[in-house]
Amino acid sequence: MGIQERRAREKEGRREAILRAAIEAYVEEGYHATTMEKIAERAELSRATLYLYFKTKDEIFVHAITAHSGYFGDLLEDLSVRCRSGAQDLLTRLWDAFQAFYRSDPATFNATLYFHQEEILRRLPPELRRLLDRSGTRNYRFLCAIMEQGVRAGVFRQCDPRTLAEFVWTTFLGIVHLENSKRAMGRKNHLETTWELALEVLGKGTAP
Amino acid sequence: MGIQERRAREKEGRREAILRAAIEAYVEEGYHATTMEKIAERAELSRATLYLYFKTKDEIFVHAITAHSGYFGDLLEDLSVRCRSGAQDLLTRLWDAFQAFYRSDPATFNATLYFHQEEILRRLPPELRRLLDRSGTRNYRFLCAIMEQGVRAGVFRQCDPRTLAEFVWTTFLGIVHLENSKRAMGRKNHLETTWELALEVLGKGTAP
Amino acid sequence: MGIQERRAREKEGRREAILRAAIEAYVEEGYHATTMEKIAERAELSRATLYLYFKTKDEIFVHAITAHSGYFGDLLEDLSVRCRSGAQDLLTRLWDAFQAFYRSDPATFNATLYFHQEEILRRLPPELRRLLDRSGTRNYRFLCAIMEQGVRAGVFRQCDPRTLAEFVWTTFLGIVHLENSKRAMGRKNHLETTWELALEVLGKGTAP
Amino acid sequence: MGIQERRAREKEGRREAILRAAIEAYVEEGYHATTMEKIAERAELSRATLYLYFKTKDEIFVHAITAHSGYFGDLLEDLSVRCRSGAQDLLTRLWDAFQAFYRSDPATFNATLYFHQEEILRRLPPELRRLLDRSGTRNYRFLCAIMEQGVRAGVFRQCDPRTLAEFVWTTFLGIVHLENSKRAMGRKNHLETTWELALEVLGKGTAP
DNA sequence: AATGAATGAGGTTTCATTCAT
DNA sequence: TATGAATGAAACCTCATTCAT
Repeated sequence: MGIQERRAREKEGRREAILRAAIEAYVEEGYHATTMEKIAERAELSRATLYLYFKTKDEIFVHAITAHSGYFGDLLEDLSVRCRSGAQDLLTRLWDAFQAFYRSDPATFNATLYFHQEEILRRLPPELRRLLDRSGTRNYRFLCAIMEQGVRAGVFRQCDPRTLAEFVWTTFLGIVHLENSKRAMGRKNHLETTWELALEVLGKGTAP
Repeated sequence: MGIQERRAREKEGRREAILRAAIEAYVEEGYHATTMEKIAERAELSRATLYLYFKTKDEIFVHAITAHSGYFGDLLEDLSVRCRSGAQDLLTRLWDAFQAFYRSDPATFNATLYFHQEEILRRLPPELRRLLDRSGTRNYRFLCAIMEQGVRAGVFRQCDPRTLAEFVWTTFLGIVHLENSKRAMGRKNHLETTWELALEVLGKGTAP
Repeated sequence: MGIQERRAREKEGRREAILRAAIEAYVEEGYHATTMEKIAERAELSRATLYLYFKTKDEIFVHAITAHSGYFGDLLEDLSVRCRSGAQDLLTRLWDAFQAFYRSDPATFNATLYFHQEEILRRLPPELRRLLDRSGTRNYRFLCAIMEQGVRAGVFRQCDPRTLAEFVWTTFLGIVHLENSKRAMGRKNHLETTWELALEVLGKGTAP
Repeated sequence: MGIQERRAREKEGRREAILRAAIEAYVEEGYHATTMEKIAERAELSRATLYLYFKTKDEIFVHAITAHSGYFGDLLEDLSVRCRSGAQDLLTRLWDAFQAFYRSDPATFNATLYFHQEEILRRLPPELRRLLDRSGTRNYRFLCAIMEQGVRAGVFRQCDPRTLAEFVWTTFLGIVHLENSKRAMGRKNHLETTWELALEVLGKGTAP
C-alpha cells in the first residue's frame, strides 16, 4: 500500500534527521557536550522518541559514521575498479578520494576520527564496535586492492600493499588531526597546503 | 635545613605519583572513565588531597602531558643543536626521536593525542589550553629549526620547512592513531612496520 | 483535551509540593542543612526530579518566598485601595496585614527574613536577586501608597511617607527577628505582646 | 617572669588578631564564604594554628561577637548608672548608645545579627549558644533597668519595661536589617534618616 | 508512534578539622 | 608552639535512559 510506504519513508526520513541532528550538534559542541536533549531539539523530536530509532546515544553516532564511511567506501570501490584499467596518477586519484571524503562532510569525518580512538572504541558495546569495524574493513579492503594494483602496475615501489595502504591513509588522518588541533588552539591552519606537500612527498617516496 | 628539603622532596614525589597514577588510570580506562577517586586510590591518597596538588582533573592531565612533552622538546633541542654540525641521516635521527618519545611513555603519548583533539581543547580553561600550546609551540620551534637546517644543508628538498615539519610529525601521529585504533578493535597492529615504511617513503620523498 | 489539563494540573501540584517540602525542611533544619535530598524525600520525588522544576536549590526558595510575598502584596494592595475611602485606624489595619502575612505562613516569613540578609543576597545569582527585589518592590510601593494616603488624610504626622513605610515595616521585622532568636535560645518569647505594644507606641508616635 | 608575661601577651595578641581577621573576612564575604583558610591568611597564621586558639570556626565568631557585645553592655551599664540621677532625654541617650554600638564596629554588629538567627543558633553547640545567651542577657538586663528607670521617672508611659526594652531594641535591629538588605540589593539605603524618624516616633509614642 | 515526566548513577569540588613533625 | 599535609563528609548538579500515557 501507498500508506505503508509513506510511513516507511517518513520513518526513514526521521532517522536521517536524527543522524543529521547529532552531527550538527557534534560540530558545535563535541561528542561529550552533545546531549540527547540537544539532538532531540535539533531533530524536532522529543528525547524519548530518539530511543524509538536508536538504542543509545552511541548508536546514533556509530550509524552516522558508518553511513558516511559507506560513501567513502563507494569512492574507493570506484577507484579500485577504475584503476584496473590504468594506474597512472593512482596516488593523486586516491588522495583526491580522501579529500572528497573529508570535504563531503568534515563534521562526520571528525566524528569518525573521534570514535576511532582507543578510549572511545573500548567502551563501545561490542556490537557497535563491530559495526564500525565492518565499515572500516570494507574501506580497508578496497584500499589494499588499490595499492596492490599500484604495486603490481609498477606505480608504487615493491612493498607490502597493506602496509602501504595504511601508511598513506594514516598520513591523511594525521594531517587532519593536527590541523584540527591547531584550529582549536586558535592558530592558523594549513590543511590544504600540507595536503599538497604530502601528496608530492608521498608521490616521490612511494615511486619504485 | 634538611627537614625542609625532605618535605619538598616528598611533596614533589607525591605530585609525580599523582601524575603517574592519572596516566595509569588513563591507560586502563581512558580519560572519561578516569575519576578523581580512581586516581586517588592509585596514588594512595584521598580524593581531597589531589586538590591540594592540582586544581582540577584536567590540570592533572595537562601537567602530565606537558611534562612528557618537555622531554620530547629536550630530544628535539638536542637534535637541533647536533644537526648544525652535520645533517646526514637527519630524517632518520628525527624519526628516532619521535619513536623515543613514543616509547618512553606510550600512555602519556596517547593522552597527549587525546587532549589535542578539538573537542577536548575547546572546553579546556584557557589557562590550561595555553599551557598545552606553549609546550607544543616549543617543540614545534625546534622541529622547524631542524627542518630548516635540513633544507639548507640540502638534505631535504626545497620547501617551506614549517610545512615539512608539520607534515613529518603528522605522519608519525597518524600512524600511532591508526594503530591504536586497530588494537582497540582487536586487530593486529603493525606500529613498527608502518613506521619503517614511513621512514623509507619519507626519506625518499623529502630528498631534494 | 482534559488530558493536557490534568497533566498541567499535576505538574503545578508537584511544583507546589516541592515548594512546600522545601519550606517544611527549612523549618526543621534551616536553610543550609536543607539538602536537595531532604526536599526530594519530603516531596516524594527523586533528587533529579527537583531539577526538572527548578534549576537550583536557591531557585526553589526564592520561588517559595516570592509566592508568599505575592500574597502579602495582595493584602497591601487591598488595603491601599480600601484606605482611599477612609483612613481611620489605618495603622491598625496595616499592622493586621503584617500579622496576617506572618501568621499565614511563619515558616516562609522566616525564610524571607533569612534570604534578605546581605550575605545571602550577595551570592544569589542576579536573576534570582532581581526576582526577590521585584516582589519586594511591589510590596514597598503599596506600602508607600498607603502611608501617603495616611499622611495626606492627616492620620499620620507630616513626614516622608517612604521613610515612614520602611520604619513601620522594619519595626515589625525586628520584632520577629528578636523573638525568633529568643525562641532558638530556649527562652520564652512574647511575639504577640510586643506586637501589641509596638502598635500602641507606633500609633501614638506617628500621629500628627 | 617577664618571659611568661610576654608569652601571655603575645598569645592574647594573636587571639585578637584571629578575631579581627574573622570579622574582616566576614565583612567581605559573609559567614559561609569565610573559610578557616581565609581567616588564617589574614591573621598571618596557618590554618592549623587557629585551632590552638579556638576549637571551631563557630567559636571564633561567637567570641568575636561576645567581645563586641561586651562593649555594648558597658555602654548600657554606663547609661543605666547615669540615668539614676536624671532621666531626661533618656530615649535619645539610649538611641545614641545603640548607634554608638553599631558604629563602633558595623561588621561585628552584622555578624551578631547573623548569629542570632534561629537557623544559626540552632545548630550551634549548646556551649556556644550559652555564651551568646549570657552576653545577650547581660545587655538585656541593663536595658530593662534603664527602661524601668524611665518608666518610674515618668519619662516613658506605664508599661512592662521589659517589653518596652525589647521593642525599642528590635526597632533598631529591624532598621539595620532592612537597610543592609537594601544595600545588598543595590538600592540606596537611608540608615541615618530612618534612625532619626524612628527616634522621633518612639519618643512621642513612648511618652506617658 | 510519540512524549512528558521521572530517576539512578555518578562526578567534581569544597572545607572544617585532625595529625605528625 | 606552629604548621604542612591529609582527609571524610557532603552537596550540588547533569544526563542517558526508562516508563506510563
